[in-house]
Amino acid sequence: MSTIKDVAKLAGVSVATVSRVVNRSPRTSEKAIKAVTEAMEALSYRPNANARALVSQTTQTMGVLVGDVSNPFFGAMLKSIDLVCRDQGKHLLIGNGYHEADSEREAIEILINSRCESLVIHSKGLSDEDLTKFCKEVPGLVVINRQLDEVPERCISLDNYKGSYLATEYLLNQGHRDIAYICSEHDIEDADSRKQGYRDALAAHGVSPQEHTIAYGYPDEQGGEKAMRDLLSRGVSVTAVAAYNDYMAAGAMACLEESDIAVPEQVSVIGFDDGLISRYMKPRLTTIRYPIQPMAEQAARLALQLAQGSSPESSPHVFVPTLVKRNSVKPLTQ
Amino acid sequence: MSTIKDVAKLAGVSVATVSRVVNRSPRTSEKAIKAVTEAMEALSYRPNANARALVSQTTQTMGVLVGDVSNPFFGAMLKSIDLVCRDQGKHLLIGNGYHEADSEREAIEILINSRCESLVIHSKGLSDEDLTKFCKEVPGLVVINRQLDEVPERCISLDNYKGSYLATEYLLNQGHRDIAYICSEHDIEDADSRKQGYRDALAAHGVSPQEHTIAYGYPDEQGGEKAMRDLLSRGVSVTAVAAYNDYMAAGAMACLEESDIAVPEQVSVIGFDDGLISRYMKPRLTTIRYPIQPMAEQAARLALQLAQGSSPESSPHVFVPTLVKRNSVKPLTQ
DNA sequence: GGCACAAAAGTAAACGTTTACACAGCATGT
DNA sequence: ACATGCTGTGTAAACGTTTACTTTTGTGCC
Repeated sequence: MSTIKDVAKLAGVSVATVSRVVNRSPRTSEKAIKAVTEAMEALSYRPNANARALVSQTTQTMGVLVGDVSNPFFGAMLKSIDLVCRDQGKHLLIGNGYHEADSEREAIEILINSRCESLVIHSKGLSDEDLTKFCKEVPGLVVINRQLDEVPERCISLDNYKGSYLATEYLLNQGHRDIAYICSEHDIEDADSRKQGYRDALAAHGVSPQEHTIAYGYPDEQGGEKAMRDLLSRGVSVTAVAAYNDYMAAGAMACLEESDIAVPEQVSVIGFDDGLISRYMKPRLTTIRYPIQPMAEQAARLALQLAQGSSPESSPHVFVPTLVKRNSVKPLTQ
Repeated sequence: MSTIKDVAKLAGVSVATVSRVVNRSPRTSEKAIKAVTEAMEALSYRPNANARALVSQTTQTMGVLVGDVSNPFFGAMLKSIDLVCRDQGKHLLIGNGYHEADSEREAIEILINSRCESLVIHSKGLSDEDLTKFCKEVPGLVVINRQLDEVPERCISLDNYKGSYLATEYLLNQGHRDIAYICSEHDIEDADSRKQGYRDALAAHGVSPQEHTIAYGYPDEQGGEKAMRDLLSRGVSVTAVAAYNDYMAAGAMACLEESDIAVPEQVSVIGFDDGLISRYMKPRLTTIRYPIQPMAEQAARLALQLAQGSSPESSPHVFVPTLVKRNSVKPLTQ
């Protein structure tokens, strides 16, 4: 692969001139531009981004850590981020953490070593302490989907508690009283908050939450199916189910269908996230909208501002979820 | 951000020694290791990947161009690639092309400039000529989802023709004769091949394909809905529909549902891709499986082998699609 | 023609690493 | 006492750019 020196030699000029032509410096003659352009073409010269980054001390790159690119939730997040980056002439280095502490740490370190000046981090595995340390180390780092008490101005998060409260309250307002909750078995903050939102909404409406109406599973379709089966086999009688996320809701619905229990006629189901699949399920899933796109956009902007040292415009850091009414919940009639 | 020199000074050794400790060279004393490790810790030193890449002439990075990260199809592709990369200690630089020639070219150039030694490219916008040129320029570049006549050994692709032939043949075998086709309006090879597969299957079964049973739309749900509406308004009587992809099939089903036409009782529908949503639709979508995961895995391996100059193991470059029977197709009875 | 000044081009240092080579210290064998 | 070999460390060049500074070239004016 040819270098700037090769181009300079072929064009009969110095490397400085080549550099100036490449970077469209105004101090260059037509003649030089022509000679250099032709030489670059002939050698198919590609300026080495690493060398450039080294000397100019900037990479124009945003690093992003996601859980798993194959999950459409992260796909939507990445797209929002990419849109603001492309608008600002930045590009993206992406790491997968697979929700596992060591992978996440390693991925973040790669992003830092690559000198991404801005970072958007979605971590479920690392501790608050670790994340806070990273925040303090790199100024352009923003955490999405987590709330760190020490550095709230670096976090973009969702009020999970409220979302779950909303979901449960909606079921209550539809007349339901026997409401089960399908929870993620992961020991992370958002799972806790969502469960607590469910409990508190119940309590606020005079229904005392009971432990045996809560079932656990891995936060995917299989996990939802398993949790629903658990619930059914415990013999708890239930007219509605709230789930940790849409996938678990889909699993629960599959399980109910297998057991010849009609949704929503016999049992109502409500999800969480409003992900891609919620629109394609039948009945279409009533759920809680997780506004990941505006959140990701905001996180990206914030990271960019922090990275360039400009004081970030004040804007919401905690987003509020909203109810999306579709067809999987029915009022309780009797 | 501190450099290797800072660490060397604090540890009271030379930069060479620091480098050797960082890279776990065997020629280092316990004493040096300890001093350097402590200094690194104290300064929270991060080796600059750009400087490293520059001198060592390798970045350990694979570049990937996808159409749009938010599409689960590309999510699945990226995940497969990431899995083989992480296994080989490489990481990923990702570009979005949004199916647009200029964006694709720009994204590929960024990947090359960043000195990714291996590349997996999914392009719909660029011409065969452009792609072939890129292939010749960088040895570790592999094109997925396209067939380039000049460099077939660099392409991993699917037999689209066969897939569509298979789909249509299945409908024919179920007794259908009036079969419409919903086609992508994009002027790209795979759309053509799929349409031709449909036509040829029809012809092979003595049904002469007619232009007015083919409708066009953007390859998403709205496009499918529009195409189906076109078909209906043309008054063509049809008992089955084959679609360019699952999203268009979903759109078609939505349109049929609105028109009180039962799927699959009155009209059968078959998709293409076997994407995430096909499993969640009701009736669950009969479709053609696009084995993107093994394809992406293979592409990544091939790119890695080509990049390191080892002769690539011979393995399939053209994958064959298969039929996935679910519930959206019914035999024609009468 | 000579001069001042502007424009264009060149020279070389710097960015943060790796690594070939050189060298010091030390144990070993004669 | 001295050559030998081994271990650990240091020195300095190299990677491919950008850019401050310097030098050359060109232009207009008296």
